[in-house]
Amino acid sequence: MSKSEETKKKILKSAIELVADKGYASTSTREIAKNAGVSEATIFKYYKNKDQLLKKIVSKTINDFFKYSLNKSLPEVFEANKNKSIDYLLQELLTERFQFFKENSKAIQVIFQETMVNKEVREFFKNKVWTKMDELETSIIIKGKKQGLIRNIDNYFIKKALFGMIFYTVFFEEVLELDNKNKYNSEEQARAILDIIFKGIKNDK
Amino acid sequence: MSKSEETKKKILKSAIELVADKGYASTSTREIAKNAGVSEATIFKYYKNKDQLLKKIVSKTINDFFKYSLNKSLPEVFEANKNKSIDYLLQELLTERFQFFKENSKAIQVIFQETMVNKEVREFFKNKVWTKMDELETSIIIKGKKQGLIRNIDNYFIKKALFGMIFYTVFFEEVLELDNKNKYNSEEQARAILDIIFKGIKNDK
Amino acid sequence: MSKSEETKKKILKSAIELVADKGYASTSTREIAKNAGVSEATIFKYYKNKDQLLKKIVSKTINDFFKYSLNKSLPEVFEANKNKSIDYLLQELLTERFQFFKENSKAIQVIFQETMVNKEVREFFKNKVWTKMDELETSIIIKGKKQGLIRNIDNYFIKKALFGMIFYTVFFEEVLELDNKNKYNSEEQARAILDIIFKGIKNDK
Amino acid sequence: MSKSEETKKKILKSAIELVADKGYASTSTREIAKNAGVSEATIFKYYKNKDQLLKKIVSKTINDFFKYSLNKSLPEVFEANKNKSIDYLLQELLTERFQFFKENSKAIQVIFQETMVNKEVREFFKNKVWTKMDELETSIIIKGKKQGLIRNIDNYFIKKALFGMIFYTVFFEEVLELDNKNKYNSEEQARAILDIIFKGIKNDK
DNA sequence: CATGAATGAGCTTTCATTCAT
DNA sequence: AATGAATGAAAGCTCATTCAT
Repeated sequence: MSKSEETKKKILKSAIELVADKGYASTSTREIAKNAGVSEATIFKYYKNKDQLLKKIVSKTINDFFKYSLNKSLPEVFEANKNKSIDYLLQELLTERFQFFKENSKAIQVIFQETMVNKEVREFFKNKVWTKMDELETSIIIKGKKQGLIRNIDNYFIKKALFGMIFYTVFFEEVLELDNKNKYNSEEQARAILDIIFKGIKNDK
Repeated sequence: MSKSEETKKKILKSAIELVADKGYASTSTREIAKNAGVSEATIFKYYKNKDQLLKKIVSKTINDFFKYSLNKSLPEVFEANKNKSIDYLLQELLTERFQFFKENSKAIQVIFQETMVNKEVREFFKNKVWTKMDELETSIIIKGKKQGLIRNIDNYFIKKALFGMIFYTVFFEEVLELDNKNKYNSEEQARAILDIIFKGIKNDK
Repeated sequence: MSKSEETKKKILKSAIELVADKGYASTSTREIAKNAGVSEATIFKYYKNKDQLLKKIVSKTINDFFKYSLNKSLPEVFEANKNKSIDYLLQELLTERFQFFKENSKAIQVIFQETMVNKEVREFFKNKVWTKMDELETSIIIKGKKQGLIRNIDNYFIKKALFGMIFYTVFFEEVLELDNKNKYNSEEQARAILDIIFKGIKNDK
Repeated sequence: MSKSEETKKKILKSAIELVADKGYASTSTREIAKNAGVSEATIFKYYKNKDQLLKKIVSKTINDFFKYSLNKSLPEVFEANKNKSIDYLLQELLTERFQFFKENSKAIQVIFQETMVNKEVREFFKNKVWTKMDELETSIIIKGKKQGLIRNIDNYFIKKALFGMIFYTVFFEEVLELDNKNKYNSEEQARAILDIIFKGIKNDK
């Protein structure tokens, strides 16, 4: 890695750390610079302005997330898992996500924060992330219904159950460090959650 | 209401609106004053400093929440609902909460935001709110288990299912205005959620 | 005069002094503030930004100039001086201008400077000031030609002779303080200049 | 020309262009470098600091001017033009100057600007340029008076008439691009101006 | 009771400049 | 011969806060 790239990375890392902790607006470029071990001027050599630095955090994280998890088209996913059951598919999906969130917990925090207070980030999140996640989830649910595995509840609530547990985990455990952080690993978390939800939504007949 | 009190309220309301939209750190006292129709100096007549204004938003909302929902001691609650079933109890509880969140959505947003970036608020939230909510939930679950209604899953996951759905609703629907906002009223939401979760956690025998 | 207005004036005065001496771009708001005996923040209470402060200097000076000298419509001027000779008219005009330039020499310097380096000021000067001055001059010359007093030379050169001397005086004497500053008063200057030019352009027949 | 010299020239040219347009203080070394197609560091290889770059622009232009026009000592000039009339001499002189100004309009603009805002340049201009020009003009006028060609007016006004027209032309036509730029060539300009002034100052007897 | 006027401290950003390569 | 990388210093500007009225 070139010296340039290293410096750029140092800055980004420093920014993520501080912003995750104190919020974007309350983190000064001075602090970011100091924390990164570079001068303030250097930050602006690499990032046009403070906003671009934030955007980089957001977009990079989301890109990584896509690369990691969401980037395959739905037909591909289904094709690849043709003879796997729906719950296996969901299990894989959830585990993957938990894993990613754990590994990128600081950057995820930043995205959470800014989604709440920054219009641009909010729109980006809605249009780029949410839409795609929603689509994937929905299509799995529909599949499950077609196979007669899921009973007739508004998809809306099923998604709520799934997403809710994911986001609860992220927000309360990773962000606020409230709960039983690390009591279970990603795979166990996914399994336990699905155990409840599947029972809750499955067709009894 | 005295003129003083009115002014004070105007300021608080103005602050909640703006802070919910743009975040505490990005909202200037100048804007708050303008939006409230008072001078900047007036704000500082009523609130020692900007931080106190934030604290007031947080503490007032949480107090309201307690008054509204969490303020009875657990034995009282159980005594009062002695001959009601557990799911009725939870249904009531959830409905109440959804209702409160809907009515105080802006202030709740502020609490969410600041819980993420402000150490003091975070501690306050952990110690005052979370603990109490957790306690209540836990004791209900324990009760349910004793009555043989709930199967043997780590309480942790059951709470996750419950809180997750609440959280999801607040964050995604009220804060981000993403989803089917207002498709269902608070009571319907509560019922549908519990329908899934209860099936998911109930003892089958 | 209210305290506000006094402060505002102090700032403007301080700015004119410093900018005339060192140029707009090289004069910091810090210096202007210090020189005015106020804090930097106060400057920005009264002027949205540094540019607005410059604009105020320019527009105020030009407005004063118009009030002082150019604001009457041409027919008015001619009507009021119906039975005065052309050279008397020009003599009045020039004297007036010299006088104004002497009294506002610092602000005029600022306008000169910025006309050279600032697109906006340049356009403003072209459209608002130059056009009007040119119009007046031209119409006087035309009048003189009609009366058979001025020989047949391209107006362009006559204006050049007139403007040139004015300009020279301002630039070299007031701005650069080069020459015989104050050797002659405004009226004497005007008379001597016209003495030369009139001889130079008059019809000999 | 060596590569070094070429680079140095590129930088100077780039600086003149930009500074003429926006002023010295508002032109950054970054822009100059970019416009010249070199790195910022390279500028400082060739010019100790930004100020030296400005000084080079000023001194080079003035040197060129001297080489072009003012460098012969007065006796030389007169000796060389012994049997030419005064007005022929002035005509030559003016034409020469207009020509030079047209050809070096950008650099001349820089000198104008900086003469107004930069003490050092101002002194340089006063002592090196102005004095010499003034001397030449004065001696020609004196000669004219001795020959009985020029009537008894304070030299000061005669010079004002001459210089005024020159500077008007430079400032308003070259710098501000206001007027009939290029309607007349240098020689025609000189002739027309002298036509007026000579009539204006000549001895009538 | 409310505010107009003022400000010190701090922010983001740009600048001219240095230096190792 | 030229530059990529870095920076201290200073710029314009905003902020929360004070205080006399």
